[in-house]
Amino acid sequence: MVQKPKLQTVAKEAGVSVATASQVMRGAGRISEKTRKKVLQTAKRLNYVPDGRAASMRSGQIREIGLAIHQISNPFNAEVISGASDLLESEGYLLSVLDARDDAARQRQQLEAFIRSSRAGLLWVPAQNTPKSTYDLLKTHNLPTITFLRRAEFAAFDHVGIQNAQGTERATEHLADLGHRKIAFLGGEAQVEVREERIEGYRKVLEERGLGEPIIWESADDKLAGMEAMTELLSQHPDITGVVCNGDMVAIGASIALSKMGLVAGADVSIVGFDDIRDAEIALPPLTTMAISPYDLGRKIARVVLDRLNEPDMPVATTLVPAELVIRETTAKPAKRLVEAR
Amino acid sequence: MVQKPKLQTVAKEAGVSVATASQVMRGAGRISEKTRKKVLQTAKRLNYVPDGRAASMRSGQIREIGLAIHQISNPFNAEVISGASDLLESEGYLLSVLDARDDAARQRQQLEAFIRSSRAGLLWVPAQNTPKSTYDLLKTHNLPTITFLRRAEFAAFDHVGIQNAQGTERATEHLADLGHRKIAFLGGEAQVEVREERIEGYRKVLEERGLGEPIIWESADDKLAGMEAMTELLSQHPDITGVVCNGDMVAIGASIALSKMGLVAGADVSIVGFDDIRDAEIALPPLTTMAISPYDLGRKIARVVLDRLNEPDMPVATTLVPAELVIRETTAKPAKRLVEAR
DNA sequence: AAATACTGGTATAACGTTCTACCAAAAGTC
DNA sequence: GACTTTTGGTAGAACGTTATACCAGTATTT
Repeated sequence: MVQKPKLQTVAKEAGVSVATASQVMRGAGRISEKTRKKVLQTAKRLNYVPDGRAASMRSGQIREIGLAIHQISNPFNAEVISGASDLLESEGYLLSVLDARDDAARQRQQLEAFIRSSRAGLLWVPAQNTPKSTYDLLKTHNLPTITFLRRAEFAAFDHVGIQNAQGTERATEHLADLGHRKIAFLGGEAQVEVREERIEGYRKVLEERGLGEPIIWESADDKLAGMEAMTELLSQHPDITGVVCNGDMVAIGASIALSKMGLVAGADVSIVGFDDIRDAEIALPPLTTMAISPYDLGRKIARVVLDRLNEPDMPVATTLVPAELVIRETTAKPAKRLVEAR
Repeated sequence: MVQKPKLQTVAKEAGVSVATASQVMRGAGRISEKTRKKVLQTAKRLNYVPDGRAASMRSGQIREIGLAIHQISNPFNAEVISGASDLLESEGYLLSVLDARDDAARQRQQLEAFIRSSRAGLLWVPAQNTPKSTYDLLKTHNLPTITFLRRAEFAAFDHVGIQNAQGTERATEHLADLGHRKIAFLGGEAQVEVREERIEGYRKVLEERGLGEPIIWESADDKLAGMEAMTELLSQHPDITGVVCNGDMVAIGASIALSKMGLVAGADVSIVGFDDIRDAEIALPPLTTMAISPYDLGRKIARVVLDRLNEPDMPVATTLVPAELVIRETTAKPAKRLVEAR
């Protein structure tokens, strides 16, 4: 097995200087067509790939962007990654992804590793309870950072988010319009900003339409937790007919919980999700939800970080992408028997 | 905003030479406790993080491993990533992940980018139709590579796989033991090796027990495709009572397809999945499947790559992890009405 | 007291690129 | 034919670390 080829090898083999070879590889400088061909050919023949470390150290140009997110197995997040990675690759950047598990200590470790490995920029969903020192770290190292989904607590970064409050407002209105009078909010964990925003929209409609006190239930962001939470919620508040969920995973969990109790989402209790993950459409019954396109969100954050790299001195900005109501089969007019029972 | 601190800054600030500062940071050499403290403190104060590019160029030590997989949004794959990343981080490595989308051209681009960015090793699920040149690329650059799930076609790499044939053999036996006589195999795309292996186990049992000709149906590896394929399969072969699936996603899709047709998985047609993804347990009805722990698989591949880094000259090896039958509710004795109908 | 060993530290050359400055030869200009 | 300009190329420093070799003191041994 041969040694990994370096520019020197290529240059020697092609009978030119290292400087010339470098210029050919980068398409810079003035080089005759003849030597250009010669260098390019030998490079190809030797399977030469430049060492990005050396290149970026000298040039200051880094072609790699990091993305740190709390959970890549969440299908929504996975789609975001797809979108970001597509756009970045088309611009010649590599996107490398980290799974931070929503653990502040782990996240700190990983971000330090990112800094060590020199990424050009960072796409970041801050973990819950991220301490100020972590933000300072990023600031000190001038790492161009875009937060998304969750906003940075202590520092000013560019941000791409979702119109959360408007989303749940629309979702709650939808239930109210159908005639629901007892509507709960289910899912998410306390203190998380996204959830606060979503609750805000829900609360607003309850107040505007005089639908009584909010009923708010916590749950982790997965189906199993959603099932359990829904079961508890219904046992405590059996008169609920509509549920606005913090996310689709929870909503689908809630829908499964209903099935297990012999009820049907839509017919017996109406459920609205949020996100429109892939499973939403093929769930049984198909889930009514607030759709956001995670793929587009991914492209958006990629766009924003590239802009930031081009214009380091622009003031930081926030972009919010909308969520749209998609009506499927988990929402309908309140069931008569429940209404009459009251 | 200050400039990104380098070792020189730390050294000057602490009143020592760069060499000394470097030794302190690495815990190498002989340094008095006094200066050690001093350097460490100033490093912390300045938020100093070493530049891994420079360090790795000089030392040859890289603390970053790459993982390239065809689809990170697949929950099974996501769990694999979790496992690998946990183990690697505990050993001081960073795992950066790439989503190759099972596209050979894209994969080539990404692997070149990995080489450019200098990873210490590569955990890799080769895309379908990966050309020989891509394998050559990896060989030329001496990138220690572990394939998993799918085996390399043209080159000898360490490999971690699953006992696929034994798995489907067990699954098919389970159905046969329950009394099923017309069993189909559903899912996966032609030519994929994993699928071939799984079909092998299925075939074996059919032959051994004289259950007639195999019925094999293709499908992409997601729920939606699984639904469609199952619908077709049943319309062509209405007398099937048992289905062995290439994966859980397809199996769940198949189960949903049955529901849409007014049938129930288990009661009407028995279905066995493969993988035991998270959704398998909470599917309706809960899915009988061949369980493999993707998290453990992830730890395994991480272990193997670390071993390879420590012992570059060991002969390449293959490790196969077992799959175990988990009986839930999608398998039962064949429904009488179907049996009688025949 | 001379020889030896140890302690704590430093100077400097790498690593593989890119970039700036420079140069020799050919071509164009008057 | 003396000058400028253009063309095609090269030398060598720089990027931020680490590793090697070395050195000046001090402590220990004989």
